[in-house]
Amino acid sequence: MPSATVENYVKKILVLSLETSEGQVGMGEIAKGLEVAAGTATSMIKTLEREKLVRYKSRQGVTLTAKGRKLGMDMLRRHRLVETFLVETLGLDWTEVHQEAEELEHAISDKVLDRLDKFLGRPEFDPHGDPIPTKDGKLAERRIRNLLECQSKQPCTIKLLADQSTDFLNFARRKGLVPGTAVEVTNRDLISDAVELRVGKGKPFTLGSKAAKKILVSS
Amino acid sequence: MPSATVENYVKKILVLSLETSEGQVGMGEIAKGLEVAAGTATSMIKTLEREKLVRYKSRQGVTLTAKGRKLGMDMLRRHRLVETFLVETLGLDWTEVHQEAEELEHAISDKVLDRLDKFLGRPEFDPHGDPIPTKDGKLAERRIRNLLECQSKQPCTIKLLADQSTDFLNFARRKGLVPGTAVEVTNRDLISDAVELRVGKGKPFTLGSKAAKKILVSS
DNA sequence: GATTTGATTTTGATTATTCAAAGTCTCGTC
DNA sequence: GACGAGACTTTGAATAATCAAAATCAAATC
Repeated sequence: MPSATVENYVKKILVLSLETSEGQVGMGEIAKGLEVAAGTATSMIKTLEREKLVRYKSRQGVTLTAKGRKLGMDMLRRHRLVETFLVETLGLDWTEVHQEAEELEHAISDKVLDRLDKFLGRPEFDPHGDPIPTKDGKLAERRIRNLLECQSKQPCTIKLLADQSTDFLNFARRKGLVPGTAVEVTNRDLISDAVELRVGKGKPFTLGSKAAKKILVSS
Repeated sequence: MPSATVENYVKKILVLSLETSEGQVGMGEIAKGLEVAAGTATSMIKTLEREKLVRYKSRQGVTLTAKGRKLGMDMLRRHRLVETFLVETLGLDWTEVHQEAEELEHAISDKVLDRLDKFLGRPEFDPHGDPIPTKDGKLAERRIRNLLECQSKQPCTIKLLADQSTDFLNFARRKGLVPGTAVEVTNRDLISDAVELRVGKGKPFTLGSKAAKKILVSS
């Protein structure tokens, strides 16, 4: 059994590698992402390599092996299912479930996870709008654009917010910009660097491009 | 924050001390209960003592301090609430939830625990019939068992039904198995997975283990 | 080509938990 | 009161994960 620490490293490497094209992740990113000293990450990566979870080129970076990707996807699945449970069933706020899930994901057995999945109705997306990997490690495609890229007059649904800071999340909630909500870009003015949009059937308002870029939607 | 290991030691000491009158627990019991070498228990107990969780007399035994008792009750509460959730909500079998809860109890935050408690309807007993400590560390006195755990020929009284589904309640009422009724287990056959019992002065009949374990009694 | 900078790796130490095996104590028996 | 058995404690060592600080390397700059 991999330790919780190993699971965390692998999950972090997976998430970071999904953000790059080649799938290679630098030591620095890992250390920063997990809030450990640089040397700690280096030595830990070597044990991951011994376990055949990653390939490691000194001073270049790390890529996941098939085994590592499988474990990473499994952890991501756990994490996102637990978050879904915490929000949907226990009614916690979606802005605060990340830390909770961070602990619980390591403690839950496959059996309980599967029951939980069933209980929740096999959800495909978590409360942040991120796709939940399937049991065999496949991550749903997300044809997702940000609000700046949207055609105007096209109805779409908020899928996720690309900034998890409390400030931004609070702002988004105040405006009703939460995952699942239907929105429509009513006007696009690329010169003034802003979009005008309507949330549900409410009154249209204007959003700066910086914020608009962080709000990801699907149509 | 106490580590999961510390929590396990304290919980074990609490449970063992509840079974004795003086509340003092020997080193051997602890080591055996936690499946560690004797020396390990001794050295761990010393760190618990440093944390003021236990009082320790060399070669005599260990008693919990108020602080230790509080922590122990908290862990017992976590454990039993999680077990209740696993059985009631996710439908796991009560014979298999102990191990699951053993992990989860350390990973769950106070906040999530409280939501879970509320979600479950603030239950007083876990699926084994053991009382769930209250938030302020009080343990109900009644020792309640289910019919499967009952000695045969021992008269007892139905205290509560651990399954509130309409189907089960209807079944129970049809059989006269309602709280307050006197029953007696006339025969126990663990191999055939059933118990034979008599309600009041009626004719004995056989009850499957699944139903029997949902009927909680006190003697 | 030499130098500086920043990232990465190595080194040496620390903490928590564990074990096996050797040492010590206590208690009942003679 | 001595003895032996069994319980308990001590000792020395191992593992996993971490840090700080020193050493090393790669790439950009001069």
